[in-house]
Amino acid sequence: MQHPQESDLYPATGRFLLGRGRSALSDSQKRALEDAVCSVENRNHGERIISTGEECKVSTLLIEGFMARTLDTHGGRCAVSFHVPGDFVDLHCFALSRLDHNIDCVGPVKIGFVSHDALRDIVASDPSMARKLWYSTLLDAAIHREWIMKLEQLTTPRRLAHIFAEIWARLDMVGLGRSDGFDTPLTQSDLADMSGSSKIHVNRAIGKLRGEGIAEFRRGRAYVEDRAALHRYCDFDPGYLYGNEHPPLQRG
Amino acid sequence: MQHPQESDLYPATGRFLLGRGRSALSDSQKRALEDAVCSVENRNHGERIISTGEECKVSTLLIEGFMARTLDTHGGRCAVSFHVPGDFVDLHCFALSRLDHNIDCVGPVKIGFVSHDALRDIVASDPSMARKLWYSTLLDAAIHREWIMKLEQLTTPRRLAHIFAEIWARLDMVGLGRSDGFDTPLTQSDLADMSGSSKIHVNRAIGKLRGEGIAEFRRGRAYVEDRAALHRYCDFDPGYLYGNEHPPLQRG
DNA sequence: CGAAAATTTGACGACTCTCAAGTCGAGTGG
DNA sequence: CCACTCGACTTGAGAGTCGTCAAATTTTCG
Repeated sequence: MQHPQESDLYPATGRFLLGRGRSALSDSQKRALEDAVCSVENRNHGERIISTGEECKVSTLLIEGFMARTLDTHGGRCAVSFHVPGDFVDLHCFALSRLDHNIDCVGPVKIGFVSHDALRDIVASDPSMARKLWYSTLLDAAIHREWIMKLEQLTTPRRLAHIFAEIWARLDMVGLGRSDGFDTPLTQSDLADMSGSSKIHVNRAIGKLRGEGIAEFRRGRAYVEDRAALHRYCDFDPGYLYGNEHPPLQRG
Repeated sequence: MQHPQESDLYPATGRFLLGRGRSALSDSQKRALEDAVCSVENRNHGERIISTGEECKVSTLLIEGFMARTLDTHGGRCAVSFHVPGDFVDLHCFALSRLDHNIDCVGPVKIGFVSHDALRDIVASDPSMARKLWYSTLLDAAIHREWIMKLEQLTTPRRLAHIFAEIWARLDMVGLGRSDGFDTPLTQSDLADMSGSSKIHVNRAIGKLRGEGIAEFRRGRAYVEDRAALHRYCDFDPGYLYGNEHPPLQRG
């Protein structure tokens, strides 16, 4: 399930929508998108690609590594989403012009920039491609909604379990998950920013997950013995990710 | 600032994007959208317009009244967004096909349905209108992000203050705010679903807001003496709403 | 090795949940 | 008009979750 042919043919965009209907893109659409990438760059941990309020004329496709969407607050840091390879991270600003948040690197990343002029050409000449791009931004919105649910309903240990389950599922979709977990550069401090808890409480929550055999997290590596148990623990249903294998959504 | 001419000329869609760049729509675009509304209906409190997982061929524009986006959870109810007149509530499903959430009425509402076939025609013939529709769905995403921030960073009293500030600001944009507050059919129980707190805690938090002179909330009516104080109390910056008066976003 | 970052532990207080009980308001039938 | 009823709202008490201050330990990396 590694789709090596996609990454070879489309080195920058081969993971875009992978696991989520990428196969519905025609070869010419894939080619048009790949050709729209005007530069590929490497960035380091902690670098900010776009800042709140900035006008932008290019959008960023995450090729390798991880990024986070953050909001500035007078208090501390605040992460509102997390991104894996294949995500068109700030396609939002194509329609919004300026962003209401920052885009930060988590660990070293490789990113591709796509100019909005090129996107305008694609969208104007291919309404179906416009729908696909629109769709990909709405996936972010769906993930936002699930995060809201998670924050409203779950305690910190279960929030962390949910974060693990989601990242693992999303990495699986683009062929980067392990069979027994996944690898990220996330620290406990990052998890605190993502779960709305203090670093210290996150540390204890991770200990609890380990103690209960739900998940083990050490130095960015997550290990899970019983995936179904992890999902049960945090009421995780991957339907909201709109992956190929989970068409219907129903829970109760 | 009531824009009576818009509501007269476009009874169903006159509030769409009002206060957020509606003036950038041409008369023919406004007319095309208004003509795309194939039926207008009244619904009652608590009715569910769309359920999780349902395939949909029409989208819903909220003309009068209020609606909420909710997720099913095994525990209790969970609201992930709240909508005011002018919102194209489930335009998301035009690009997503099926929704990951429910759309529920809060109080009596008047809604207009727009078929996806009609939307496809509009989008295909007018790329700039496609951008505007896309834009309106991304506003929802921006609001989702702010809710995530709110849930991660604020205590229950401040979350409620933030909810009040947001609803008031959004009602102002479409000409429905009062000078000293706003009116909704929201109950304390609804606020609990929106803030991720228990009904009982919400009740106490409302009491605290009243005691501190931040806001008064009784039977769906909110009264605020000092709007700036309300905003300070919950770190509210309307920039994320992308309203006409707040182009730049910057906080710290 | 030494400095900086990440992780861990303990203690205490604040925030929030749940169970339980009681009050208030609008609408209904007598 | 009044008793009744249902939902919304209010209040009290005890327990669990979580934040903060402080300090110790481990890991990473130059």
